[in-house]
Amino acid sequence: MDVKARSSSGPNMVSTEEEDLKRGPWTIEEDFKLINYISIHGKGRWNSLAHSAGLKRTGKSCRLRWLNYLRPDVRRGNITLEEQLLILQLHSRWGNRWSKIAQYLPGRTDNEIKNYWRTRVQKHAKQLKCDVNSKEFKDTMRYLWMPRLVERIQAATTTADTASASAATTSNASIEQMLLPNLSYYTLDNVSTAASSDSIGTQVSPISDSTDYYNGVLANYNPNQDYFQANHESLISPIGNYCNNGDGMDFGLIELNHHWVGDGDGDGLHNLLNAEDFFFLQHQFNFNM
DNA sequence: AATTTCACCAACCGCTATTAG
DNA sequence: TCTAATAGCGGTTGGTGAAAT
Repeated sequence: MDVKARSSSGPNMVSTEEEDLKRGPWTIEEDFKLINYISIHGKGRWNSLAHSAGLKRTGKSCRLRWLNYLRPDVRRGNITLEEQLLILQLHSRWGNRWSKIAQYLPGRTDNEIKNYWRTRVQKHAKQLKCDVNSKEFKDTMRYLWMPRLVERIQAATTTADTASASAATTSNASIEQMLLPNLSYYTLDNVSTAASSDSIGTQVSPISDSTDYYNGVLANYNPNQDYFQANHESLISPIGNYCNNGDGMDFGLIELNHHWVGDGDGDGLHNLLNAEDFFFLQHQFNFNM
């Protein structure tokens, strides 16, 4: 567990009529108390738990610390490509419903996803001088970033294939299980309706929509050809064809077969856009603003 | 080397929904 | 049924380390 050493001196104490409550960063001692108490007694009402565990914290603070950091199934580390894709897709469906999105990313907390969105995705919207909730930005994600993530995921899988056939089999299976229901989002049927739909609020079987996946744009994907050229007729947005002339964004102009711009750690949306793309998008948005 | 800016993320706040009495 | 307590959610803030100047 990555519990950074923190000073336990000089706590921020909040005076109340009943007791002094501590705020701010948790100390190792507090973490240990909370973990220890829950491991023995289990979870209960957080306020009474905080008191019983000897923590001068609100129940609310204890709950948050447990859920976001201490519970054993919390997954830490960089957001993977697959997780990035899921976040983009699910956010396009549900918006800022972080806890709902987090349900589909095991081990990730709503807070972590929210932070990812705000620091990575919103940053790019800002760079493009557009609102993160604007249709232009959403379409950029849907028709440019998401397909590119898929490309990278598949490229990584291909690499894994050559490196280790057996390992790749496992990798493919896990990626497909995670992405199949979500990649179906690219199909035309879903594109037009998914944005406002909340119909999948009930849990969807991870592999229930595999037909959509294989019938969709991704089924036609070939890493050796221009994705958008290959799928011009399929890439019709809810308001028009983005690959034709007109007011829409002509992603068909973008040369796709070039290197990614990024820091090479495979993390962050900036890896998905190269310099030409970025210039192009900025140009588009500046004109459309 | 010192300072400033940026990026990240843990934690808090305010609000709403749910539950218990 | 009503009310208070609690849980949960989404938005925001502040601290910290890294990178840039």
